[in-house]
Amino acid sequence: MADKESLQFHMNLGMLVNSAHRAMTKRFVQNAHESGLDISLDQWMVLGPIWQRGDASQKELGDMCLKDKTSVTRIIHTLEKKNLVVRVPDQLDHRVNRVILTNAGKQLFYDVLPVMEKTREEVKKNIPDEDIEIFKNVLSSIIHNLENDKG
Amino acid sequence: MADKESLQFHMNLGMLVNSAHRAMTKRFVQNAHESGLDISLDQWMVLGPIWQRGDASQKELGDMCLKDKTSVTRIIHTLEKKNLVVRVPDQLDHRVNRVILTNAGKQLFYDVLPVMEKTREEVKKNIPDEDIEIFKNVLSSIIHNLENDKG
DNA sequence: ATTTTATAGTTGAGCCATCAACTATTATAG
DNA sequence: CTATAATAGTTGATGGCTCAACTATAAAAT
Repeated sequence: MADKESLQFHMNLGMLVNSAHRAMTKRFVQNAHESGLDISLDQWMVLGPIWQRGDASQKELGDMCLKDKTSVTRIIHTLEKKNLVVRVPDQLDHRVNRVILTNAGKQLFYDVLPVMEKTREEVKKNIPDEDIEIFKNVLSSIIHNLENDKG
Repeated sequence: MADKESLQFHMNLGMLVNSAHRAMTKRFVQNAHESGLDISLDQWMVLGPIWQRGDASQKELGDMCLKDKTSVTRIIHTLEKKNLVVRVPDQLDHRVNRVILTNAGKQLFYDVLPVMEKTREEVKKNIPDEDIEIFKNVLSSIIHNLENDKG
């Protein structure tokens, strides 16, 4: 009864978010691949802030990408294996690594920009801007509602 | 310029979906854990349709949960290891497995229902119903926009 | 100055997603 | 009836997320 309804609801909301998330990720990677670029969405999400800042600590990257430090460690590791990024120990605080883009990393960043743009348009197609705004607000609210993860 | 804006946008939209999804998943598992229940959100998502139908093939489960068949294979495998589920070969079509709940699986299902309800309320807190509706519509549109995955 | 606490990052284990390649079975085309 | 194609499910590789436990360094407390 109430059980079945709430089941339906949760399947809906959770599944919808889950499914949209996977579809977006998949499409981005596919589009990148069609352009001959080999990069995951998560790798891209990390690359952006490094490019914006010139360099960033892994902690800062985690904050900006809303990612766990363990995830950042491993993504940076992958990016480093691909020679897109280098870790440089911070001179002042020996606990932190500054992560900077290699030339290949910068090049990839610029190559991926149009892929991202294309994906963005595919995602937003036929959705009114006001709805996108509300959509983003709801997402922010959900994140805010669940924010005491660290507690 | 335009680059920076579109970067911002994509970081926003992609990251928001990504982040909300992870937060919801995490909260569900935490709530389950607090109730002494050991189950992941994906395992739960698969359990639901089996319960609803009495039994289901892995193909059907994949369709209902919007999951890849490989994911279903492995989730069922995990559920079977936990003795929550059993695979029974279909008598008519020897390609398919019918998956059914064990008594422990049924029990867990009922135990998890209130956890799901609690999580649902935490997620939706302070978000107007109309916004949730729009939110769900936008998610559906995005999924629809990207639907030619199989193509 | 020494103990305690906080912070940055790493590692291992368990779970899930995607891709590609594979087996076994059923359906369809000729 | 046989060759071909479609379907259900599995497996291995690679990438990412979470938790918990760990190292190393810096900051605060006494």
